[in-house]
Amino acid sequence: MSSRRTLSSRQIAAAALEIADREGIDGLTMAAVAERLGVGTMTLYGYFRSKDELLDAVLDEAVRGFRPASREGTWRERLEQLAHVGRENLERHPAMVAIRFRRPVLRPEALRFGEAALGILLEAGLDPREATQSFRLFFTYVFGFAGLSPRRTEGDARRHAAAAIALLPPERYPNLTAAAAEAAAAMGGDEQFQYGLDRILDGIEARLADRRR
Amino acid sequence: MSSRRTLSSRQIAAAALEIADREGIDGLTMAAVAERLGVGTMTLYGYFRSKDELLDAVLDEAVRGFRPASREGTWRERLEQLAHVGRENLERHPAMVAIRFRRPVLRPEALRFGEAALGILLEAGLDPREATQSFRLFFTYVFGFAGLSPRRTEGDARRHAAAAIALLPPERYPNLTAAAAEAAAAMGGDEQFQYGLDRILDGIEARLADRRR
DNA sequence: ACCTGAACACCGTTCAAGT
DNA sequence: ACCTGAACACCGTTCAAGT
Repeated sequence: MSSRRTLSSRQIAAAALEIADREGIDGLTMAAVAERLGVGTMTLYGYFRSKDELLDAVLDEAVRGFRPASREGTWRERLEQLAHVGRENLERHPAMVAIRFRRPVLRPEALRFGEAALGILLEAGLDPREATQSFRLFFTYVFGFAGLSPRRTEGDARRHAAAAIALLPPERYPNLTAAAAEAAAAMGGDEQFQYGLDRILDGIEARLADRRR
Repeated sequence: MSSRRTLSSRQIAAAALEIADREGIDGLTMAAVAERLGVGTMTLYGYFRSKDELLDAVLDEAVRGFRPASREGTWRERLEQLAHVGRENLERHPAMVAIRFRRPVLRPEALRFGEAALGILLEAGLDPREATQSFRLFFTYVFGFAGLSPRRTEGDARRHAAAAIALLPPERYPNLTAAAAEAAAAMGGDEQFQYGLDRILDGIEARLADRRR
């Protein structure tokens, strides 16, 4: 938990995060972390009761490096900026996404993102109920996009997708085969992220206008 | 591939799907599938070259049971219905979601969902580029929601979340602590799904109105 | 007090041996 | 031709033994 000799929990978590980000969540094994630190595998169990506890520390470590969003501008500008900052953070630490899809994350530091988004939506004029619901939509989009888009390392994911779509029988898949290039392009990237974000923000804005009436 | 004696690829895939849906993706092991079928583990390798190939067959098997969406109504009614049908299908086969978040799915049968959504958006009046972009937003929401909501079996996920939020220091988390109950409620469920879907459909509708002008 | 090898119960998969 | 046990290289983790 606290003062041991050669290592610290933080050091171990940082090493584990680096491995997970680089090799993927499946590459994050206790043996790999130990080897990277030059200690025996079992040494790690002096700092964490289990791998699951280490994963919690990995999340904390990832969140620690998160850039905060600015606090200037309209609710829409701020929420848009928070989305981009959130996505950048997740791209720098893809391990976070993989862990989140395995179980909910309730660590205090990781909840700062939710706290910020919720604050913006409340200030925009939504009641607590709708603000949390809109936050959840926002969160689902940012994390869902990160989890469902090809990773940056998989540069040929689009080519694979385009090829698979091109092989479909056009009579059963007229729309997909006709728009194969567009469909492959829309698998990820800045422009696609922005397009979906714009539609969501438009939808929330329409809701705010509705409520004001 | 084809005619063997006691088993068939379909049978194995069906057994694997059942295990994955019931025990989660981590419970889907070659040994577990073989045991369920009453054969030796290595027998499965006569039908599938690897576990990954079996997972593809599991996806096909899951999609086979999908209910199709109706083809009546406005683009908005049809897209809304497709979202609900998609979500119901994913809830019946949570294994699909887990597999999809590990790798893109390009199996023909699984692409019927995309083909249908794309067709609706094109008929609504979006050009191919925006139709694929809007489809991607739609897809991200439906799959993201399924992947990020607590599974139906985890009935106490909300209580856990509410408890964790209640423990946050209110001075640093004023919004979350004040709306703890709402935030926990918004983690999943029909109403939350509908709320986010409504905002997205509103956003697409606003875009269509914009383009018409 | 801190570290760690041996051992165990699991994984997916190769390979050779069964029928 | 089809099936499968033994074996291998991995997992996380317990436990007892090292310093």
